[in-house]
Amino acid sequence: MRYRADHKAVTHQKILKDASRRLRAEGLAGAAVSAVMRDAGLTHGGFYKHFGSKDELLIASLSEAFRDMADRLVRTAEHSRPGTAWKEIIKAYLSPEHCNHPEFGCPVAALAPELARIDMVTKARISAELREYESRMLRFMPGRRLADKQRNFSVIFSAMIGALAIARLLPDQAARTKVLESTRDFLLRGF
Amino acid sequence: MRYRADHKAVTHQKILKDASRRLRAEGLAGAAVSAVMRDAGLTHGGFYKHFGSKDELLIASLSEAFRDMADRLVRTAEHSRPGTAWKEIIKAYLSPEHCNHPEFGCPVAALAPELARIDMVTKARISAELREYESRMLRFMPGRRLADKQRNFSVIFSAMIGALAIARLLPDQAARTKVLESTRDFLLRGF
DNA sequence: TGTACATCAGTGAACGCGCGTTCACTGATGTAC
DNA sequence: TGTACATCAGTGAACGCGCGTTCACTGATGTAC
Repeated sequence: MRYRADHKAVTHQKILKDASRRLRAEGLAGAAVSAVMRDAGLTHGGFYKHFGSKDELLIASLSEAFRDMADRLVRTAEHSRPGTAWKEIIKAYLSPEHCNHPEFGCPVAALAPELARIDMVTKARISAELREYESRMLRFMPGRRLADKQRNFSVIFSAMIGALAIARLLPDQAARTKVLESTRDFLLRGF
Repeated sequence: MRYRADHKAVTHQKILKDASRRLRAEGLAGAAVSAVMRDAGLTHGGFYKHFGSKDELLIASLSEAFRDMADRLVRTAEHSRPGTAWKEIIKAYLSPEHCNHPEFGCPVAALAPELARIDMVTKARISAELREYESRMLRFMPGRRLADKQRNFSVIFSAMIGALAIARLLPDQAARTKVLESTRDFLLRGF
């Protein structure tokens, strides 16, 4: 069968979106080629018409995940009252919705230890994604000078990522909420 | 060959220790049966004389990792000057040594997202390990009432776990140290 | 306008590989007689 | 004290399975004549 001119690009994007969701929901092992292609309504063989290898998909879908999360947080920040952007980012990040839906959430909270074990070449690209993520958040961070904003980004995101990772380990919602709220309140009072 | 009476128990412990190190260094997939048995100087077939399944090893070696980390932190805390135990715990947890040696470190920082994806039955046992870990740390935490100590444990460990997870993503030591020190200083000033 | 051919996203069988697991076997030593 | 047998931690070949990857093939549509 022959397709419309943009058909391949549309399919490519669909594979990427599905992979970035699977990656965050089920980890590196969860984003298997056949699973991702099945999500996109295709069979595994066609995968190599879109990506050179599984590793290429990993990088591309991780990049997609970072962009997706940063977009959400930027949207949240831009809809907040002046001067409260960092507070709204903290509230959104530490919300039960984010905790319960890793597939749409922060790739660092969902994948950090697995990504830390990847080969050095790939890791360099990942830390570039992390810097891009940081640079999009910086203007919303508390602090006067750039160095202050950078330090506060580091502190705030460390605390949030850890709180989310721990909360997701807990079986019941009440315990999860307690962990999320403790860190939320601590951060909101801390700057 | 026949062995001394305690031979099997010694081998069992060796497998557990090796598995708990591999688990933390390379993640759930890294603690493969054949790799762990090779570490212990044995072949894979003998594994089932020691454990009923790979899952049983996972639980047992994770438990070993929690105990190992808690032991280290308790030792650090008990060697500190009165009233400074929580500060020494923070310094030890956010040290470059801990960052660069996940195989001897905190299983939560090394595995949290992977553990969060495990089936509910296993997860119940993991959150029991986490509660045990918390209970051993509580007496060193800042705060007067038990509820304060619990909240502060939650906040301090969330922040530390996140900082360590992010630091391990970064390729060079200078960037790692910066992240670790930012959260360390923030926490030391926060209580 | 009709016909032959080229295009190329997607198909599905097949591959080698490492995994967890099983199982018949080994062989040094303890035990029964 | 000497001999036959039982024990059992550890061995290594074999299994089925899912993975990433390859490749000959499909078939609807665009293009050349």
